[in-house]
Amino acid sequence: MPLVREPVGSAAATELSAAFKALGDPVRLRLLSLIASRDGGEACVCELTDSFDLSAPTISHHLRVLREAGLVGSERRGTWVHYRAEPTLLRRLSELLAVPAAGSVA
Amino acid sequence: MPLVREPVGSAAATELSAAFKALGDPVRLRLLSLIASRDGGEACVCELTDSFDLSAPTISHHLRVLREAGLVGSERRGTWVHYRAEPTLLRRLSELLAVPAAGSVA
DNA sequence: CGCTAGATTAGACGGATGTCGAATCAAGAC
DNA sequence: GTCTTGATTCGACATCCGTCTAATCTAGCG
Repeated sequence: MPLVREPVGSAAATELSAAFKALGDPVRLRLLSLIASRDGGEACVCELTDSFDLSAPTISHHLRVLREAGLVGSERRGTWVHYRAEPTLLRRLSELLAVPAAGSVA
Repeated sequence: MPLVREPVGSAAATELSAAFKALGDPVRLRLLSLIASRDGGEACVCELTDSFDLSAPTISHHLRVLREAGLVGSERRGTWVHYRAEPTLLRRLSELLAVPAAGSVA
């Protein structure tokens, strides 16, 4: 499973690189962290916008990219929309990049 | 350190997202995996080119992106250039994406 | 030296990306 | 219904990105 164990196949690379691509923007990385680090792993969009010097449409665009990459999910509750992190994909990416300790056995 | 523990700062996000951006292409992800999964963690460029249906300059371009992101290093030995993975940055990214188990204590 | 093989650089091209303002949609208050 | 607030969608713009061919550089061989 880790990248260092065996070569990532073409299909898997396409799928996984899409997730990394979504993480490849400082605003999106901070957005994901803001969402994931909150108690309950959820955040309202209104709480996220204030952390950036960007327009609301731009934040909305970045959240959509994160959602389409499968890194977050969203749910509307009344007036506000809440985003939550998806731990499954995060763990998968984390394992992919993991580097076994120098002397670790197979 | 993990993304879910506390919000990633602006400066750290800029630095880390640059690495994820480099991983955000299927060719580069496979290249890194091909390099890292080889015995000794090294690979010659000539061995990498054959795995793709791309021109040599394109492979060279992707290797440069990986190098400038700090994910690989390169060294010329005679006629051939060898690339090796950088485990330190890989581990840092892996830890960043790690999601503690549900019942884990702080 | 010239020649060949491996690798990078330079320049060009089409397509994707990040940002914005304006318009639109959704839900509630009055 | 109208108005207000939160959030998204639309359309535009400048910039960046992946790919190619052609040219260049590096190292060895004769």
